[in-house]
Amino acid sequence: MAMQERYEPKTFEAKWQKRWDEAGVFLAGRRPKAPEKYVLEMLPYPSGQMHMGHVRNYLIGEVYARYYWLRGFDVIHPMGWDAFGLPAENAAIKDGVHPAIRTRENIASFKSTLQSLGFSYDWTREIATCDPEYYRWNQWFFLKLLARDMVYRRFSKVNWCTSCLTVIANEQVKEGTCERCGSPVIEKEMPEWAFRITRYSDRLLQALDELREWPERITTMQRNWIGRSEGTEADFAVKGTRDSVRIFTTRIDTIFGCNAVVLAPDHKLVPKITAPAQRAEVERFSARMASLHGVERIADAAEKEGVFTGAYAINPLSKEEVPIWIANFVLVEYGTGAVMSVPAHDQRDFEFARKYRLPIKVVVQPKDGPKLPAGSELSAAFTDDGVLSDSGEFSGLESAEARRRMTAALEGRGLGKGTVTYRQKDWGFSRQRYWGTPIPIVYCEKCDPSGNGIPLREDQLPVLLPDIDVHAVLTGKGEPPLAKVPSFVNTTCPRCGGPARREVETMDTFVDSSWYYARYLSPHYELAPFDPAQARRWLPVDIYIGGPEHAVMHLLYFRFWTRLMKEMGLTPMDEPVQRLVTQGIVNGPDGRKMSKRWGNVIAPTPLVEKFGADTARTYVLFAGPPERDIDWSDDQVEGANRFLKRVWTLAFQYQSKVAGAKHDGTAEPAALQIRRAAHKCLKRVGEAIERLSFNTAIAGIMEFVNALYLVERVQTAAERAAMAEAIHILTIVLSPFAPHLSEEISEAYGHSQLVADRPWPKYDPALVVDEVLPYAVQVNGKLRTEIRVAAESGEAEVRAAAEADEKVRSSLAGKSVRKVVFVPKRLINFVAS
RNA sequence: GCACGAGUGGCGGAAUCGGUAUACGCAGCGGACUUAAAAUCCGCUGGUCCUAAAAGGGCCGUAUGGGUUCAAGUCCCAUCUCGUGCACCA
Repeated sequence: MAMQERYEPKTFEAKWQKRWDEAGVFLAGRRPKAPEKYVLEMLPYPSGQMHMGHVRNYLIGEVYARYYWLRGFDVIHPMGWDAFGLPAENAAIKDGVHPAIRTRENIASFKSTLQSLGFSYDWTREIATCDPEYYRWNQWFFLKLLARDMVYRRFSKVNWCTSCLTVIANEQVKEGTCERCGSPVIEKEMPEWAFRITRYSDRLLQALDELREWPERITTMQRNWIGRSEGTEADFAVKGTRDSVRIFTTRIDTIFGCNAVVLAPDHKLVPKITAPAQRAEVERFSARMASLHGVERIADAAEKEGVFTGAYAINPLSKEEVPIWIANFVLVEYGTGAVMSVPAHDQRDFEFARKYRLPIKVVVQPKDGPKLPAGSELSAAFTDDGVLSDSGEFSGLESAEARRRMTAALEGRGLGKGTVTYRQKDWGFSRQRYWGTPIPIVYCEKCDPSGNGIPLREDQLPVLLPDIDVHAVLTGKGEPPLAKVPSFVNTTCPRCGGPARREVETMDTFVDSSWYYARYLSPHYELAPFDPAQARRWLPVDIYIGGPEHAVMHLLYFRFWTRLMKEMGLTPMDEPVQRLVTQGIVNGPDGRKMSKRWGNVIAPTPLVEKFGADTARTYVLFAGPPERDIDWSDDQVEGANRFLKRVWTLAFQYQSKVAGAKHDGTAEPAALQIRRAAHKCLKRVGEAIERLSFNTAIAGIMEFVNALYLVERVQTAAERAAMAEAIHILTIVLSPFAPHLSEEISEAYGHSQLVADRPWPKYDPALVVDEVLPYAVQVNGKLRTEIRVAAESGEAEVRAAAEADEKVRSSLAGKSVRKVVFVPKRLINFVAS
C-alpha cells in the first residue's frame, strides 16, 4: 500500500486503536510463561475535565508498559476510577444532579479521552470504586478488621458548621468559617470509626529503609509524618493530693532544671487541681482556648500564653516543688498532654519563662567551649546535649548516659518509664457523606444498649447505597444524608431479628484506594477481594506513578493495608510497590498552575484534534524528565509535530525503493554507516526508557532520524537493506511514544504483524562500537585539542599521537612532563611544569 | 523554624561511574527551493578579547565564595535564591 505524502494522523489513529483492541495485544496474562511487569498509575478521580497533567501521569507508565511488551514480558497495565468522593456530592448539593449520574458521565469522558490518546490499557480489568462489586469488599475488609481488633469507635474532634449543623471537611473551612455559608466553624467531639494504623507505625517506619527505589523525599516525608520520638514519661506528684501528673519528655537529662509543669488547657486533671483562688482565671483561659478553632490556635503561635493553676508538683528526682501552669502551646493529643518546662534548655520554655518571670536554671553545660552564664543571664536556651551540672548524683554525666540512668531510676521507683511516642494518629475513616461505601454496622437497642454497633454477617453484604431523591437528601445541612433515607436506616438486627438502625456514615475514599491495585488482578472474583493465586504471580507492583501530593496519606494507608492483607493470607509481600515515581506538574503556558481561574487549562482533546495523539504524547514526554514540573509550550508542541512529520516524510521517500529489501552480503561502508546509527539508537533508547529518561530517548530517536536524512545515496542492495532495517528499527523504538505512526509506517513497509506485537530487536554489539574514537588532549587539565585514533589504541599510541600534535607541542614547549593521566576512550592529560 | 529537592545559553533541557559543558528541541540568523510567502531541506548560533573582516586563536563560563583532585555541573564546607512538605511534637 502506497503511503500518501502528507502526515495526516487523523486518517489512521483511530484505526490502530481498534486494531490493538481486536488483536488483544494489551491483555494481561496473554504470555503466561513470560516474566511479568505490573505497571500502575494512581487511579484518577474522574472530575469534569481531564487536563494534560493527567495525561502526563499516565504516559509515564504507558511508555514503560509498551516497552516491556516489546521486550517479551507479560504486562499488566490497568486503569480504573476513584469514583466515590466529595466533589460529586458537593456538585449535587449545588445543582441537584445525582452523584452516580455525574460520575458515570465523567468516567465516560475520561475513558474516551484516554482511548483517543492510544493508551495501552487492558480495559477488561477496568474498575470503578462506586460499583457494589467493588465496594462490597471494602465492607468485607471492615468486618475482617473489626474481628482482628483493627477497627474501633472513638471520639474525635471534627469541624462543625454552626449554621449548616453538619460536619465539614478541612478544605471547606476558610479562616474559621464555613466556605458555603460563612458561619463560624467550631471543633466538636463526635464519635467516629478508626483503624489502628498506629499499631503499625514502627513497622511502617522501619520498612522505609528497604524502599530503595522510592524517591528519598517521599520516604523522608513519611518518616516525619510518623514522627517517632524516644523519650521518658515521669510522674510529678501533685502536692497535697494523691494525684500525679504524667509528663513526656525527650530530654529527661534536663529534669533538674525544671521550673514548672505545664498542662494542656483541656487536660483532664486541670479542674481537679486548680486552687480556688485561681479557678476563675483558669476557667476563663480554658474557655477561650476551647472556643478557638485549632487552626487559629496555631496561627496565633508566636505568642505563648499561660495561667498558673495555684497547684504545685514535686519533681520526682530532685524533689523540688514547682508550680503547675496551663498553656496554649501544650497539646492534649500529643505525648501525655503535659510537659516539664526547662527554660535553660528548650527555646519555647525559655520564652515562656521570660514572659512570666519564672526562674531559669542551667543544668547542662556544653561539652567543650565556655561555660554557660547563670540562667538569669542567658539570651537563648542551650538545646544541645552536653554534660550535666547541678543535677545531684547525675552531675558530670553526658546527656545520653544521663537519659538512660535517669529513666532507669524512675522505673525503679515506679515513677516513670522509657517510651516511644508517635506523631501519627489512628486513621479515622467514617464520613458523614452519602457518596461513599456504607459501613456494615447496625445499632440495636435491645442487643447493644451501649451503642457500640453490631457488625453484619459476611453473607449480608453488600450493604447497597440506596438510590435517593437528591434534592431532599443532599442538602449539605443537618443530619448525615443517609439518616434522611428511612428505607435505608430501618432494618433488622442480625442477632435478634428485631428492629434496628443502620450506621449512616460512609467510608473515607482512602479505603478504596488502599487495595485497588490487587483488585485489578481479578476484577470479577467473587470469593474474596481478589484471587490470591493472581496476587502471587503479579505482586508487588513493579512501578507506581502518581503525584507527590499523595506522599503521606494515600501512600501510607496503601502500605498499611498491604501489611493487613499479608496477615490475612491474601498477598505474599510486606510492601505494595517496588519503584515509586512522582511526576511533576504540567503548568499552563504562563507558568502558573493550570486552573479555570487563570484560563490556562490545556485539555487533551483539542490537541489530539489538531495535531494527533502521537504529537501530544511525544511533546509531553520530550518536555522534560518525569519528576520535574513543566510549563506548557505551544512552540514545543509544534516542534514535536515537526519531528513526527520528518519521520513520516523519511518513510514516504524510501518506501517504494527499500520496502522489503533484504541483503546479507558483505558490509559496504555506506550501508555499514546506516546500520551503525540504527543499532546505536536501539541501544540508547532502550537504556533511556529503562531509567525513565524519556526526553533523552526521544532525543536519541531525533538524532537517528537526522542521520538518516543526511544519507546521500541508497542504491546497492546492501544499502537498500540497511535503510529498510533502519526504518524497521525506527518504527520499533518510536512505538512507545508515537505508536500510531509506527504502525502506519510498518504496515506500509509490508509488515502484517502489529508493531505492538513484535519483539524489540537485539542490537548488534559489533555495530555500536566505533572504529575511530575522538580523544580529548589536555595539558594541566586544560583542553588543548582533540585527536582521532583507532579505537583499540592503548596509552602509548594515544600518547604518541597527542605528542605529535602541533598545539600540544607548543603547549608543552619548555616544560617537562611529570605525569600522564590516561582515561581509555576519553582523554589523555599531560601534567607538566 | 525544621526536613527534603532544585539553581546549567535568549528558552525547555543534556552530560548514566569525577574525564572534551551546553546533546536534542524551541526561538533567532543565513542559504536552497519559490514570481512571492508559508511549508520543507541545508547550515550557523554561550560570553568576551585579539583582527577592518575572515580564517584562526586567547581568556572566562554550570547561583555565590572557598576546598579536595592531574581533572569538578558532578565530591566536601559555607552562603544566597526558588520550590515542596511539616510545624507550639515536649
